[in-house]
Amino acid sequence: MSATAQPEVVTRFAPSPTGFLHIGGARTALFSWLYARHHDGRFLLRIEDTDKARSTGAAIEAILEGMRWLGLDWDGHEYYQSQFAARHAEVANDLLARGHAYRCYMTAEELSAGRERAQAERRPYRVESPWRERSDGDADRPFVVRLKAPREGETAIEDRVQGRVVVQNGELDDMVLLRSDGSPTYMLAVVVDDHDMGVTHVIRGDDHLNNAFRQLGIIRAMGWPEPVYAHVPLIHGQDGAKMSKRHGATGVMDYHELGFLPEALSNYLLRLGWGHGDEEIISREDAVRWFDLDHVGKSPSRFDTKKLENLNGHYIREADDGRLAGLVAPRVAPLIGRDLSTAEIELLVRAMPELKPRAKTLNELAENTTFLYRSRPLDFEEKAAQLLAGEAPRLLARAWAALNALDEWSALATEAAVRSTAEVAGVKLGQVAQPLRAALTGRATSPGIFDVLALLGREESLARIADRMDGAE
RNA sequence: GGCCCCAUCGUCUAGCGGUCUAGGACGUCGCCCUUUCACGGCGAAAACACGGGUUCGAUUCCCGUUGGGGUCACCA
Repeated sequence: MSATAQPEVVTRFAPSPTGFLHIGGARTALFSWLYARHHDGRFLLRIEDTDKARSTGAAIEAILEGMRWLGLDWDGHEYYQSQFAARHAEVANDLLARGHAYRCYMTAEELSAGRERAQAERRPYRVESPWRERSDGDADRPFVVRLKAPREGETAIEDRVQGRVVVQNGELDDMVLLRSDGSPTYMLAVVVDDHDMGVTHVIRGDDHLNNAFRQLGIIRAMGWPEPVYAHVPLIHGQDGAKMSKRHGATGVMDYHELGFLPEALSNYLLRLGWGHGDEEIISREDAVRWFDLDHVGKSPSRFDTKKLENLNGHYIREADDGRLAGLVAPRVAPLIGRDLSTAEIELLVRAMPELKPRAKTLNELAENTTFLYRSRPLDFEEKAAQLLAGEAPRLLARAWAALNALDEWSALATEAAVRSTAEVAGVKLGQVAQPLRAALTGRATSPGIFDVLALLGREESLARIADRMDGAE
């Protein structure tokens, strides 16, 4: 270790396993990850499972899956908060012993009565326990351990994102540290774990800013070093309210399901609330190189699916054809009612250069490939059927004849044949090409028609055309 | 409601007292390319919430108003 070494940066992501990895959580995880990587520090993952009733193993798996999908690797093993209960109690008892906490014997009824009274008198509610100054409680009765928070003065936080934030201590109440069953609350657990894990920078959602003041109470009472705080603004839905279920897809894996690439979501999330000049397309490498807390915006930002789609389209175009085929094949299967064979996947790879510029999601891409795998007779969408009416069958017959006479079957060769067919028939290329597209794909839109011809191959192409041409001629 | 936070085009943002007739991106609308749809290229419309200060000078600093958001558990 060199003499000039800065203290190591340690960040963490601490989700509670009560559901999937939320899009907002994913972004704070991304920021924490980026900050640690930028500073050659460590990024830790801690599962906050102190609420045994709501935590599930499935949720833990879902969160880890989301993290892995986004490429947010954590250092070391993941920590489970519930395993540190004894340590949490130890800290609470230490606080108790040193007079920074007290046993509170207030009943649930007393608590709610106080709350209702405050409500009726229209004044802010704050727990005021008579036990704060008493120590003559009956140890046989249930009690909780509360922090004896300072009443005078104020507490300030120098937040790396929000700036200096000050709260009057009188606003803070004596929060519960240990529940009546002896289990630790979140407030106690986070602080103890962050300290024990050596976390130097607490980067989390803005909704925790108020908690930070309470947590500082514990930190100071214990005489521990205060972490650097960075409370990043929340992500809002289109209506400007905190993103939630009713905004539709809010889970990271929902976006996987919808056909988004992880690098697209990641790039999008990075740009939401953070910017680096005019840069829009940012690689992971550049993100690590450029990321800093100073440029994190202070206001919440709205989630814009259109921009995400645009980014996704970009990354799809950039993606390797083989990789895309691997991702798309499973999405094609349900559309055609069977799995793709090895040969068909190879065809998908070959078709990819023509297919990928035309899709914004993998699902759209899958949808656009089905013409390659459908069996005759094709079914035709409305617009395609229209293209096959009128003169089309007659023109198709002429095109068929020209194509059938070809020695070589390539995009170049078929193009020459179709062009001359149109010329000889005295019509514009489109008048032949459009019916051809409809006959070959069943759709009114598709990749370039000569590429379609080449991809489908001579036999299948001629057969599909024959199905729709005027046999009399 | 108390407390806390926020405020540049419809959206994401650049801007960190003069370089701003405010830049980029998405979206929207034109045009070009073109057998369709995309991709790509070119162009257009589009913002400093309002009112006071401070200053020679405010988008940038301060205060207020308005608007928006967050938070007020023996949940995390």
